[in-house]
Amino acid sequence: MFTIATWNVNSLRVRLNHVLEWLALRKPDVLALQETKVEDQHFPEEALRQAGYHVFFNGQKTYNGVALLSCSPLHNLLTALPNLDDIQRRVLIANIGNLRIVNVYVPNGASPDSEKYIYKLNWLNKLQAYLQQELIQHPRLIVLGDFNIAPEDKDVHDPAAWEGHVLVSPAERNALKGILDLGLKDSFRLLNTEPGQYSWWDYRAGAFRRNNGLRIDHILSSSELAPHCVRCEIDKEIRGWEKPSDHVPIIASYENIN
DNA sequence: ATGGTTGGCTTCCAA
Repeated sequence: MFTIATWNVNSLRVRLNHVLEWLALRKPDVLALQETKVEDQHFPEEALRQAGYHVFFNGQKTYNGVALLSCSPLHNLLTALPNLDDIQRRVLIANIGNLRIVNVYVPNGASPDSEKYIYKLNWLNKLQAYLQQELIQHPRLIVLGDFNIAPEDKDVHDPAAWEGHVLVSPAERNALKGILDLGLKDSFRLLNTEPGQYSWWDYRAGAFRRNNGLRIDHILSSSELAPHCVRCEIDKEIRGWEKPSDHVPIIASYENIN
């Protein structure tokens, strides 16, 4: 069994103990982190190595930042989409075993009338183009991370209140659909059909207590891998830990892929 | 209820 997870930690330095505790609890083979918000020279490499993980990271000051933790070595590393000139550190790509792993922190988009929204849609367009090429060479592909898009109304606690907002707008959903249409499957939805399953809750207004959340973090499995995905779970209880990230981990398990 | 909270190196911005 191979297990892989994604988690937007909203500052790795603040959340390091949560990450170490969670790794000890769930023992995933791979963990993809987003919003590490730490420059590479300050990355807590040693603590994660001692926990048994190879580390690969791509950070910047204050914003963004991604990392890959893996029990087995990482190879053929990339720290950006090759088709997008972007100073923001949002991507890590690696081979792990016979898999190709793409860790993404998709731009938030701020609001549909903003420059950041245009940047988000362009970013997603470039990601789709890259993945289309990547699937030719690497049919055993997993794309995971914070997509900042709720695919359907059932992934939103109050679709009427959210209509037209960033994270749920038709253009964003269409951009995600373009990526899914490459043959990448939403692993959570392969195995769970119920609404009300979220991966992010706003820190404000008691959102978690009211389960006012969105499902915006995803693990996409290529057509070749999807039939092997036997579990995909949202680790909701972590949101109840002391000083939690606003996102929780999603963990997927695959069998017979060696 | 256009509110509210968290993280960063800030005197506000991003989420």
